[in-house]
Amino acid sequence: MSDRRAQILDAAATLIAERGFTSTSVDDVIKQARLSGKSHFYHYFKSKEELGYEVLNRQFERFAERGLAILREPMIDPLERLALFIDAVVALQVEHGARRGSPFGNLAAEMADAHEGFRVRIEAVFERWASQIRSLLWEARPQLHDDVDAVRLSRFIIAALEGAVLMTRVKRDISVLEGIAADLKRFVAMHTRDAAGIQAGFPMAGLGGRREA
Amino acid sequence: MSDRRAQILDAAATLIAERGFTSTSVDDVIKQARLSGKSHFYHYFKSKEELGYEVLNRQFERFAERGLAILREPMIDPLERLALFIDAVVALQVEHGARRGSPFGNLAAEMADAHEGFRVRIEAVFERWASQIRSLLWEARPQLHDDVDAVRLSRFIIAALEGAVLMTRVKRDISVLEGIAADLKRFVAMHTRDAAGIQAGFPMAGLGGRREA
DNA sequence: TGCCATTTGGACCATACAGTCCTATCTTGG
DNA sequence: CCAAGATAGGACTGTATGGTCCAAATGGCA
Repeated sequence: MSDRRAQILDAAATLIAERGFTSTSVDDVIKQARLSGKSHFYHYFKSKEELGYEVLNRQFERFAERGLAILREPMIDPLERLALFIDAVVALQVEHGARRGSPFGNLAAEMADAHEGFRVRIEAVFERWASQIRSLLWEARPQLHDDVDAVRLSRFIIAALEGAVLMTRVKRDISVLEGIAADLKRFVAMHTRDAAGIQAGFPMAGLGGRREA
Repeated sequence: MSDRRAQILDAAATLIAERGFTSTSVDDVIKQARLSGKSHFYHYFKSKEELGYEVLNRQFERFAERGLAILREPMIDPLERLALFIDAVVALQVEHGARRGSPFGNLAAEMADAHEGFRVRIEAVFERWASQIRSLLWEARPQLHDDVDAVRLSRFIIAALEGAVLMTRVKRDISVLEGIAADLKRFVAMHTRDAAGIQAGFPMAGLGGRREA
């Protein structure tokens, strides 16, 4: 990929993270990337939509390298890796002063109902993310209780993190995310064999719960 | 409040839920509400921004009546109420075929960084929501473990629900939300006294966790 | 040298948008 | 019945937007 292309993609990624896709104009991107004009931009991208798709791709690749990679570290215990990954999500938000939030969550909220092309691509992103967690959970299965549902647990983790990042952004307070991250770790720990006997006898105190795991 | 005003607010609420605030034009609202023209609209609202604020207010009032009210039902056990509330959130999404998502979460993702006026109002919404859950948790305190942090737990519940609703919208699959809702109930149950002995000895299996509750 | 991708610069278009202004009718309660 | 608010209809402004088209210059590489 040419330098220019990457430069445009980076500029667009920043702007979209800050303002959203709709509120980022092609002219804004041109300015941010210091291009000479529209023709220069359209030499590299056939439309704003295509730019959006590629930005999303790039964001996911970056996230796969910087975040998801932790989930695959071969020398670390899988559940430990999961904890480190959660810490990494927190660290990423700290980097931007609890602003911007998640590029995937933001785009999802903005485009999911309005633009099918984006919707399916964001769905794919979450699916690849979930799949990484599922693999890890599979690896950790000797430590996990038998009836752990990896599909559900992976979704829960992602949802909790996305929700936490959003609330953190609204409150502009990183400690919101930190608290939820800690609680999320406890929730995962709840699924480990050590606590198995406990779980088995869980009374669901007034929560009307049969266990549907 | 005049009928017309309410009618405009409802029309706008629908459109904003479907497309977001930025992508909803005043003309769209006028059309949806069957007004005669711009002057008619501006007779009731001084700007699009003001309309947005009032829509947010109205959405929260509706949510307070239809959802949050459950948290206050005096004749039902508090933790049972919490479970019913979570069910109500699921039911609300079912109603719209897993589309639209949360009006608060959507607006948050769209506006939090870009528009301080909206940010503080959304923050207030989440705060009022959290405060309702905190009250409930306070009521339930005889059933809860001593070191339950109501502030943190209430935030966790909201974050998990908001994240779940978002993922559900992206996947267009209500079962995502259903699974997370069930898991969330289990997480809450984890904080009850019945399971207290268990919790005390929680080993945090490989999750590097001291308990910071 | 000559080709091709890159870069520059700008004109141009159709559409959309928030918001203003003006005028002329209704409708209704005092 | 009359004033005041509600409704109707439209013209208009200034700005932004995604996208197209064209012409010319620059650069490296075969």
